[in-house]
Amino acid sequence: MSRVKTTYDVFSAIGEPKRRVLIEKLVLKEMTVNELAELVEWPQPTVSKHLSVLKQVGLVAERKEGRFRVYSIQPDELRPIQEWMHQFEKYWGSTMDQLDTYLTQIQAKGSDNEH
Amino acid sequence: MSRVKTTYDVFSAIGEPKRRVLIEKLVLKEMTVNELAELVEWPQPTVSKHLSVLKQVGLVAERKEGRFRVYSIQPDELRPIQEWMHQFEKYWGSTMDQLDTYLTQIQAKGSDNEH
DNA sequence: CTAATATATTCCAATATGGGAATATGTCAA
DNA sequence: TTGACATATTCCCATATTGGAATATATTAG
Repeated sequence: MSRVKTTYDVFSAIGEPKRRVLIEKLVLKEMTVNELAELVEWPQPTVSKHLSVLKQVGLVAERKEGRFRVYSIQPDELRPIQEWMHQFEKYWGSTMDQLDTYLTQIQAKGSDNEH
Repeated sequence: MSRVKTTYDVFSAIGEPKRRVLIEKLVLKEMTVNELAELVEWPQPTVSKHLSVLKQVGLVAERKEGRFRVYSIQPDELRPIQEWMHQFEKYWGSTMDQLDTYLTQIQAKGSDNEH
């Protein structure tokens, strides 16, 4: 057998660095294929091919808009990764990050979860 | 060119499902190659090869103990993934998970972070 | 030293990939 | 309809990977 397909998994799909770059861009704002291609400075077919993989695993959605195709991120599909990472949290003390989100959380929700 | 090497990255390394399984086992307890092989029921060379990749990206450490080699997880190396995931947190409301860790955190640390 | 055990390495074949270049497809505008 | 633009697809090649089988290496026990 050979390596697992890149479309096997969200994990496999983001194994490719370029695909992570595309995701990082799409998190900021949904974009057209050519907008992406110009932004990252890769040939358009390269972008299209990588987007195709991301689409297949559900990490991005495609919306037709005239002759354009607008790609947007589908954050829920990254949940499996977040959940997988969960098993390591016990090793990481309370970090700045966690403290940070905690603080913004209680700010947002009020202090009704104090007991 | 071809696909990026599996040892290029932590991301690439965990793109392979079997390597994630090994990691999941080693999180529970450090283990010998044969212990792992029996646990997951794969041939020993398969386990050794995958461990080799994980070792190269630093995700596991190897300790010689007599004629055994004990493998253990190196959680810090997974930080890049956690940090990469951070950019999506804005999409996920405060989940049960986050609330959970928050609660166990303050239980562990006392309530000295209340102001 | 020798046998036995634990683990790594090598060789092989099948396979999927990613880049580049060229081209096909689709859609709007005039 | 025709041309221009946006995007996808195909073809080809070089490459790395995975599993399996066999074998090599290392270390301990006797």
